Amino acid sequence: MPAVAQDARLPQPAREEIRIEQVLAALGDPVRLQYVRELAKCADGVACGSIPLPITKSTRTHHLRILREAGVISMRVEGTRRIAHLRRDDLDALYPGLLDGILAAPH
Amino acid sequence: MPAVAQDARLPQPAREEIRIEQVLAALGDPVRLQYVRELAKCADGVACGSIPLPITKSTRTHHLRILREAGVISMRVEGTRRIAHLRRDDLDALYPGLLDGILAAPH
DNA sequence: GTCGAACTTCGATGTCCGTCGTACGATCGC
DNA sequence: GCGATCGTACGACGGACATCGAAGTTCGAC
Repeated sequence: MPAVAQDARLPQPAREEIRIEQVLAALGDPVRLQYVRELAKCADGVACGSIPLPITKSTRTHHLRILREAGVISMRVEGTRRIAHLRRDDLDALYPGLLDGILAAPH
Repeated sequence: MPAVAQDARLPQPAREEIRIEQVLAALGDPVRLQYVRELAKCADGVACGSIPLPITKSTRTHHLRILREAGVISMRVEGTRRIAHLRRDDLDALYPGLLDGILAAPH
């Protein structure tokens, strides 16, 4: 086997498929907003499990799926882990200022 | 009675009380987002009932209340009507770029 | 004063969603 | 192979929410 076997990206909407209502609904949940804030810190992506939040694994899977299907984050499979990555370029292109405005909020 | 009897503003959070999660949750609903888009067109405010949407009056009251309590809009009583007004200055000050980013979305 | 228009309030209903536990699957290291 | 770790899938449950209809209130016009 090659050293790097998988570059598998989990299914996600293309940039032109992203809908603003879905994005806002995804960001409307406190838990998911917290994930986005953490992901915004590390532009290179973060292992999903390494973000400490008081929820179980299945709940985390649920929230990350919603963020991914809304087009807010992308996920890459790396061994047994999933690396999450904020789709800042896509969001900035579609809704310039939206992400920065949200991240400017006092947390 | 004086000619202008009421400047009554319905209760709403002060600028520093506005919470980003509530704002995003309020904007996450398609009906409410549509109201915001309409209100953004007329900076001077709009009579609530003059925005045509396929919902009943009580549902409209519900959505407008959520927008108001989240700090997205303000409402002024004028006779039997309520004039809604997008709180653009407050939102822009708190989350610069957020509103413009949202309104830039294709609708 | 009476009528109609504009909103609100209340109760009811159905649906969606956040949460969890358990079971299952995939991958890595030994 | 074996066990441990990481994540997903599924079913269930409780609370929140969007929606409505009907009744009530407030105001303006006639």
